[in-house]
Amino acid sequence: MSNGHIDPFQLEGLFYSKYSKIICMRQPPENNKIFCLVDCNNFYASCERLFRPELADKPVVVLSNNDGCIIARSNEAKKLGLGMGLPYFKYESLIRRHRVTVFSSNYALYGDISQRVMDTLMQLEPEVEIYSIDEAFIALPHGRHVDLNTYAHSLKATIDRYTGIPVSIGCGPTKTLAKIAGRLAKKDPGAQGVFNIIDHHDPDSLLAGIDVNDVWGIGSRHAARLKNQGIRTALQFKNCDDAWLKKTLTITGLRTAMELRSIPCIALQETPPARKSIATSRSFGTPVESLASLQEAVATYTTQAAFKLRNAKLLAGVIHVFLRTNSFKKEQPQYCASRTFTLPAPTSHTPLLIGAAGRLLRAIYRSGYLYQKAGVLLTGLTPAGYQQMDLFSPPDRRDNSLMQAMDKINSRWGRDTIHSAATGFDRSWHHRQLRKSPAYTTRWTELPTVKASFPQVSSMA
DNA sequence: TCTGGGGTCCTAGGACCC
DNA sequence: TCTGGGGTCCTAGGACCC
Repeated sequence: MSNGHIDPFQLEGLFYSKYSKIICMRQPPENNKIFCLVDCNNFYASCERLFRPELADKPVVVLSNNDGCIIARSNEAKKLGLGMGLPYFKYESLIRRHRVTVFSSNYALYGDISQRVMDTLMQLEPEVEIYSIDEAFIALPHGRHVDLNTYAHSLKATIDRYTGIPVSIGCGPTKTLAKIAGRLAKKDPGAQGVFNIIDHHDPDSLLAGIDVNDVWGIGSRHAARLKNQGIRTALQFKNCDDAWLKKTLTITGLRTAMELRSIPCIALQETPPARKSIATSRSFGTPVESLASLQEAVATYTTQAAFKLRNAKLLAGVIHVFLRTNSFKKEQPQYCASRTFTLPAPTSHTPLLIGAAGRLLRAIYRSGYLYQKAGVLLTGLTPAGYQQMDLFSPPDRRDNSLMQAMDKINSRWGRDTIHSAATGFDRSWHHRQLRKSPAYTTRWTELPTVKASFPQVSSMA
């Protein structure tokens, strides 16, 4: 092989036996598909604008939980230099000066709008992978659309018409190249939201213009290591030696390089794999010192995690609890700890889980610290229908009727209508959410009101 | 005053088994 | 002098994603 590259089709067997991992898809090239990435533009900001049309060309930002960081920006806000993940409080004056509209995150709204976008896509295309709340991959057989660009533009227009959400579409021979095409669709003003890297006359020249950090799968740590070695662009990364890549960035890094060489290694996942963990954690609105407050918070997070568990029809076999002080406050004493407990039998019973979480918390709690965050992680998940019984203890006769009744009440009358006393009533630790928009599409009481006035009609037939 | 949350995968190393 | 080989499972840590 030239350049020290490993031919994936030739050596796949070797990799398979040596590492027990498949590094590329075993597909004859003629069966290869075209991958398209459909990516909602500035998704959270676009969702907020749907119901505030007067903000269409104004700067908008959306904040993370606890109103901590900026996690979505409209193009106008990006131009002001408001970067992704920046702490809000440091930019408050800039935001006020430029009259940027600020929203706390409203996940009920974004989740519902996302569902509409994905439903639209799935009505139009048979092979869809919902990759995240604002992105989906679709796979198209070669030759299905004579003019891929025209097709992608019409797809974009349809999603816009059905949902009001603007999207960008990138097409490539692999998912990684489709991601790069999607990036070019956004950055290149001539692209008008669609970029097809397959028919480009010189794809390498495009890769030469892409920072290695902007390649899907290369994060800041790996990028720094690569740049230390003089590898700065996607093209240089693509041409790296395979053995070195595998050693330095593990099998995932090698896969990414293969994908840049148009060799598909990452398959379309139409059915999402079973979940392996369910977590709920939050930063506190103000630092928390007392065990009592922490117990309320942890009981509340456990309640939410258990609800997610039942919704997914799963049981948890293991529960983890963690807490930590604010690592940004270097001058304060720091402490962080976590502990795990394997439950006697998998369960989704909230009181049982709250009890276990409370014991774990008491075991790791140390007084004299200002805690900033705590959380609960449920793992060892199994389907609710297949519970493994304990040989030595009698079967758990607790039925699910209590949990079912609570879930029913809370879904009918709103979350938290009925809850365990352990979650408390005061909740001084509760996180901030000062600028949240209404749940326009998911709560009857928060439906938007439309006022229309009709011009006087003088004569009607 | 104020810095998110929820996931996944890979690897190395230790414990343990026969 | 000299102490196996092959395997699984679990965990922690590090990296990535949106």
